[in-house]
Amino acid sequence: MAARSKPAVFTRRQKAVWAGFLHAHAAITRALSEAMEREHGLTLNEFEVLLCLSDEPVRMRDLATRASLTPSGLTGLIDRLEGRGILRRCPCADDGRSYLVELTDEGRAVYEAAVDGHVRRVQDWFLARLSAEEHRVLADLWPRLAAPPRSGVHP
Amino acid sequence: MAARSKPAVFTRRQKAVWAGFLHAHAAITRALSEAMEREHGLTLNEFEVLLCLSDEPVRMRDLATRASLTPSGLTGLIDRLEGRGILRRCPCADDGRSYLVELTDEGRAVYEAAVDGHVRRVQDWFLARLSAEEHRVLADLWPRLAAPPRSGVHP
DNA sequence: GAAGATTGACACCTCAATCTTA
DNA sequence: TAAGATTGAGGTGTCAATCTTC
Repeated sequence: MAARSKPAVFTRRQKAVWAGFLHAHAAITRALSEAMEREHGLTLNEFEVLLCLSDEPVRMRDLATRASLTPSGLTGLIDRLEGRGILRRCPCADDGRSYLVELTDEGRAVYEAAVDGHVRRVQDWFLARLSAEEHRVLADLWPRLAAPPRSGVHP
Repeated sequence: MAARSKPAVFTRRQKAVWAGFLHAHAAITRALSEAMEREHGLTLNEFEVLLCLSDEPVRMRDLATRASLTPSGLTGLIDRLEGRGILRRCPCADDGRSYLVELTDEGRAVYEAAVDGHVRRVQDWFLARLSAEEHRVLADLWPRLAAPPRSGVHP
């Protein structure tokens, strides 16, 4: 390949696409976080974990992935919620290294008290501001971005 | 309006739109942050501030808004970069309460060393994975989401 | 050795309160 | 009185190192 001579610059549209993504995410998560904290004393990450656990117990490792947290970040989060009686760790039957995390009855009550308002806010502040066609486009493109970049592209 | 009887639940598509948004943002910013930290010793927020300052000096208040930070968060960030000799505060001529922040020569060198790789990564890991039509759709919809939700919707 | 989980140290950010100037 | 900026306290997350189990 030739030398990397041309300086990389954003076009106006590229800047709108990228900066808009960052700003929209910051604005929405800040608003959701403020409401969740004020009404239920939960951070957004803590709520996401409760959401993951609402169907069935989940292993620590899978929780970390689904909540976009590092293993140690998740350990601290689970410590906090376990200390509040919202969930508990159970040794994993088929892997002695791992734990299953499950909601307590109190944790389920906390979750059920919080989920309705959260879903409505996501609908009002995000989903309802987009057209059906835009929903279709977004649902289609996100999976392409969630995949981590292949290593070696920028050595 | 009638009682809020129906529990709010996401449809499958809504979940794809919302969760995909969160996961894509987490994956991309994590990858960009790791590269920026490793190659140039800057956090993503620090780089965003340098980017804002690359054209002209900017007031603290405007920097906080453009970088999606609280005023005190920005104060700390500017303290760090000023301590490293990357930028400096200058009293604002037309408002004695405020400061203009500007890059030093060294700061400009740091910025110019970092911007090219950053732009290329955003292009490779984000923009290039989307079609021109998707670019158009995204650039059009982000402004609707960046506006903070009107208060009082969820009392 | 590799993977799951944890620990301790540390960095960054937010919040509430305060100071100064408009 | 409000707005810009800062301070100190506190919370949440990452990283590197470690322990245990596969």
